[in-house]
Amino acid sequence: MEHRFVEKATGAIADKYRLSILLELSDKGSMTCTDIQELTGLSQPCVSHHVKQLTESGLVNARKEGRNLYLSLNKESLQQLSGFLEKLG
Amino acid sequence: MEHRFVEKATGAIADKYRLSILLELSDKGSMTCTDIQELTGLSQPCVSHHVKQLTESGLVNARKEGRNLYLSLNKESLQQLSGFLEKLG
DNA sequence: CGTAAACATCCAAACTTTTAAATATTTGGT
DNA sequence: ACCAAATATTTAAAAGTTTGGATGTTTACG
Repeated sequence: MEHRFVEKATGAIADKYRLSILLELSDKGSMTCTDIQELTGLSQPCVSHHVKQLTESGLVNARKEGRNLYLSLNKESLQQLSGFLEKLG
Repeated sequence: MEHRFVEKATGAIADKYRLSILLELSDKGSMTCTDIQELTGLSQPCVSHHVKQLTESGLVNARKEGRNLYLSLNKESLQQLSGFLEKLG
């Protein structure tokens, strides 16, 4: 297990807005940046920034379709992180 | 599950020094702040600060014995966090 | 082509975290 | 009582994060 991945992924989760995005993605399956803007009430550039952190962490997948960016959970990496923590404790 | 706990706990893990402390605790079972100073090469106040974050996150238990502070993993909270992530993905 | 919608990038302000020097506290040994 | 060891606290600097305004890019639609 890459410790850098653990560091990045936990860092990506450790924010109330990003956590709420992850929860919503878990619930809904997929969302666009505009959906996230509505969900969080944050400005568009700020949403863009959080989305970047989430995708760069590897926890979230992004698929561009026309003008929209569809986000979804990367379930494998979430399972990887979960497994790491389970073994840790 | 408390989202504040998830936020705090992931934030506590998201640092290379704190992650290495957690790994070492997982391996060795228990350590003092002096051990951590040797492990990380950080200054004593800095270690004290990181230890505080880890204990306040709930991921690490601290037991004072004489002049020493013995740290150990809080396995239950690690399992809780792991379970949260597993359900998320 | 012109316009608007969706997202990205750049920038700077506000805020938070990380770090260590100095100092304080608590405890154990002599 | 004295001294040293282990940790905590205070303080301040450096570095990093978060935020939104302004602006840029890409794509859809009439």
